[in-house]
Amino acid sequence: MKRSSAASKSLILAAARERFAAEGYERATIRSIAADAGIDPSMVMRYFGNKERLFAAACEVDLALPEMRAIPRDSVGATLVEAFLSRWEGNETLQILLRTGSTHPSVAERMRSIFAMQLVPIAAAFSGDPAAAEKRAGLASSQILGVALCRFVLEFQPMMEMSRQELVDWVGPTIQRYLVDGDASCPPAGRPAAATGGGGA
Amino acid sequence: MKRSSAASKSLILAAARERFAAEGYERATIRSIAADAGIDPSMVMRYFGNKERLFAAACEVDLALPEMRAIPRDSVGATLVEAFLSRWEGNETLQILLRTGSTHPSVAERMRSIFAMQLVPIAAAFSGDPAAAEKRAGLASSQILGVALCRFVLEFQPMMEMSRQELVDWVGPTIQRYLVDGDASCPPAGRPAAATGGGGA
DNA sequence: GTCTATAATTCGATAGAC
DNA sequence: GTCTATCGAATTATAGAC
Repeated sequence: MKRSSAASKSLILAAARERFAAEGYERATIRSIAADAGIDPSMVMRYFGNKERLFAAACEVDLALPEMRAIPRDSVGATLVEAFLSRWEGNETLQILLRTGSTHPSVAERMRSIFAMQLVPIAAAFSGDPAAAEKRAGLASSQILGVALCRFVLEFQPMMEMSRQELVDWVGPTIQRYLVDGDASCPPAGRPAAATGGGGA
Repeated sequence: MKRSSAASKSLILAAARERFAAEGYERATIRSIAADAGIDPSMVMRYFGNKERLFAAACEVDLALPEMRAIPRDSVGATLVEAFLSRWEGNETLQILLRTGSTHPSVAERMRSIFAMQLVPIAAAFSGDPAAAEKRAGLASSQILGVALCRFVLEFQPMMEMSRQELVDWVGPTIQRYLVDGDASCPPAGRPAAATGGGGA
């Protein structure tokens, strides 16, 4: 059968995204991707040159979040969690990044830049201290990526079963504290957390 | 040169742990591991049978946390963060799990059971509702694993530069809220906490 | 544009000499 | 116990016919 060049490329890309998201870089073979797409493996090479470039093309998706400047200060956390969760579902790209970032240094680099670009400005705008914006963004990233890892990759049952709203309710406040409120604004802040070992009874 | 059987096995295991932790399962080849250990690749097969069994042996480490029954209720979060962080440093096993869990289903399973076994009882003991213990443990796992991912695997600069104490101060309260306090004890979900801004909404 | 055939590597695994 | 040599399978990648 004959297809247009563009149609074949699109089929290959879709299959590649699925395989990379499900199996990571090494286990997703060009042969299996081609088979999924119903196309000869050599076509994959023809269109994308080599596996690395196919992978790059499969990752190349706009991951920008909706404009965040206008959110009320108090709902930054909940809004962000909601935004990220809706991004994750129905978009395999972030799953690819998460599953391959552990072994592919360039993917890790891309992940760093994505989260820095999206969260540092928010932390700088809402929190008092712009000096700690990167630190705050890093902490927020850790919680968001951790949720994604447990829910979509490692498949922790409780994390999979929670509704989106439930997740927003639980981790929204965490992100809120990391990005806008002080680190001493939440629970046990009166007491220096340093007292792990010796603290009062 | 001749070594004792035990010495060779030990050398191989150390090299395997390093490679698996740094490159994941597929990229860490038996050949490279053997080269690191200064031993012939065939010896690896002789001692461990196949790559999968070598991998299993490299992961087989006791990851139990120190006894947690006696911690004061208010320092559960800080104590746990401190305990996990000190576990991560100087112990490649958890890095291996994190880097291979994304592509190795059996590793993901082991990770699930480790975190469930260690955190569910704590959540059940300290939080009011034992029904939500698994959920709470899942949330705590997500934050702890997220920190580990960003700090040790993806190498987010801000997360690498933070001291252990700083991390305890920041994420301790998060774990505390997930595991022992109610979900509405921090800034309540959905509604402003009374602190920061102009009311309502 | 599509496919067949095959080159070129790489890796896990085995057999056997020393 | 250790190493050499090598097999067999899988994979990326290329060349060329239709």
